[in-house]
Amino acid sequence: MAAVVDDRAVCCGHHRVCESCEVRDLAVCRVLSPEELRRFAALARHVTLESGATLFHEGDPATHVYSLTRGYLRLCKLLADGRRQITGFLVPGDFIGLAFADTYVYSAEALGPTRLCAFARTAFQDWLARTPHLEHELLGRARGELAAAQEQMLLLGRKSARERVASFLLAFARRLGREPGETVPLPMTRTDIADYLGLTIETVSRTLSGLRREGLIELVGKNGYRIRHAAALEAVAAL
Amino acid sequence: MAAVVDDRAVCCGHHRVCESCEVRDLAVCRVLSPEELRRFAALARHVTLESGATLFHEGDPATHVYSLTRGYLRLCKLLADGRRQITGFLVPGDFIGLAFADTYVYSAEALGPTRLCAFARTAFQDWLARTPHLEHELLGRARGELAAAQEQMLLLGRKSARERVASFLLAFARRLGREPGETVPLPMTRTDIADYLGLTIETVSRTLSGLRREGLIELVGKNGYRIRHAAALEAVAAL
DNA sequence: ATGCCACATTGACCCATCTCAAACTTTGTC
DNA sequence: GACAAAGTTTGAGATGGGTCAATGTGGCAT
Repeated sequence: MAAVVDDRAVCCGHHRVCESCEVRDLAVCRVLSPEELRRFAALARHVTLESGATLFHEGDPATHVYSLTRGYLRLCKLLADGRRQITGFLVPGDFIGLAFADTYVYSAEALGPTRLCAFARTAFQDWLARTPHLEHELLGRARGELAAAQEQMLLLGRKSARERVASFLLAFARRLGREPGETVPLPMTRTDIADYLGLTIETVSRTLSGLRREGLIELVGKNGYRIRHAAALEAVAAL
Repeated sequence: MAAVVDDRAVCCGHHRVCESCEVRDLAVCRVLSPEELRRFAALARHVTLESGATLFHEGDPATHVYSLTRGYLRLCKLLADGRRQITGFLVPGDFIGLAFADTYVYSAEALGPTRLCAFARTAFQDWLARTPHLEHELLGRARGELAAAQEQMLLLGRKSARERVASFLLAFARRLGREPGETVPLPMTRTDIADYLGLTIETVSRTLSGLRREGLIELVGKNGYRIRHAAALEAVAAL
């Protein structure tokens, strides 16, 4: 369950090279020049997480920020009695560190085998101070995350279970860049979906079954789905 | 109900001077040097809103960003059938424009007589590109808003009505810098509180009455309250 | 192949909150 | 200072989604 800190990420090194990175055009580093990228990579450590492993815990001192290169993460907040709210799922290319300053405001857990680049927070902030276009990129991402957070508040505060599930299926497919009709992977469990949508696992299951029975979606195993009728699903989602 | 665009904000002018601004140490402009402030102020227009007036509508092209200098705003998102979610209340010193790019992602409405400084979004972004420490300030604010949004997701997704109301009373008092025991103004209606907490007006009213009956809070008219027993209220809030 | 285990589905019942309704209070207006 | 309008409180009954419980199922280790 532990995080494995890998070797240093070296550009032009023998092991892993930023130029051939899987998320080269998605991650924050996309705004760096080749020369900047080389120096930036010297700060990075590769981290590997096995399925279910915790990257960091809510409340712990925030020592690092991360860039997700492969796999999926869930961000969780807990109440004292164990109730859990998942505030977001991260996909490759996402940056982890926009929302917290001194301490992590959520826990981050791997939904499957996962790889990240880790940066010491202090070193990263020094870099930020000297690299305005990187800061600009982060502000743009923060903008997007804030807008998404507002949308999620609308969902959690005012939508019915059916609307929540439909909204989630549409948003997650779009997030992964899947066209309507393509199969969308569902790397999280029903429990994760429930804790993200403010529902119970039973309600999520019943609602998915209902949407399937009506022919709006198709369930591909337990870990995938296909949107059969996007327009109808959007109508259900009350967008 | 319309917004009144006032005269140009001139530093060293006859009308309103940034140096004597009520939110001099709270607003984003606090990071500007006196010389920068003078040039920055030349971009600003003062805007006055009467109670209930709409500053801008969700979905409209985002032409301006704002700094709130006096009064309170609510940020609203609407569903097609009229259901409303308030995603936040703004207090003096807050910046409006972190979450949106080309179009406003929520409507902004005045809770009472309100004053703002308005900046054309394009001009503001030009300034941002040339003023890294201003961008840094905005990123810091975005960080705080993101953390607050995550907290609100936990509230909306997992807390009971009682926990939501208690959390709100504590958070709003802290937001205004009020010590426990001081009277906190409540510039929004019960309907606003309900739409912020994902509840109905009746449930908010009943819950407030309950907390008052138990001696945890005191209601000061309809537009104010006092926290009588902060520790107990925190226990109720399930923080 | 088999059995196990975690996860998912389905059903029956219950309750926190919503809905509907009526009375009350405050604020502003003439 | 009386009325109207808007907002708030309180009560009684309805319900969407939660809780509890039982059954189904796919993946993996042996």
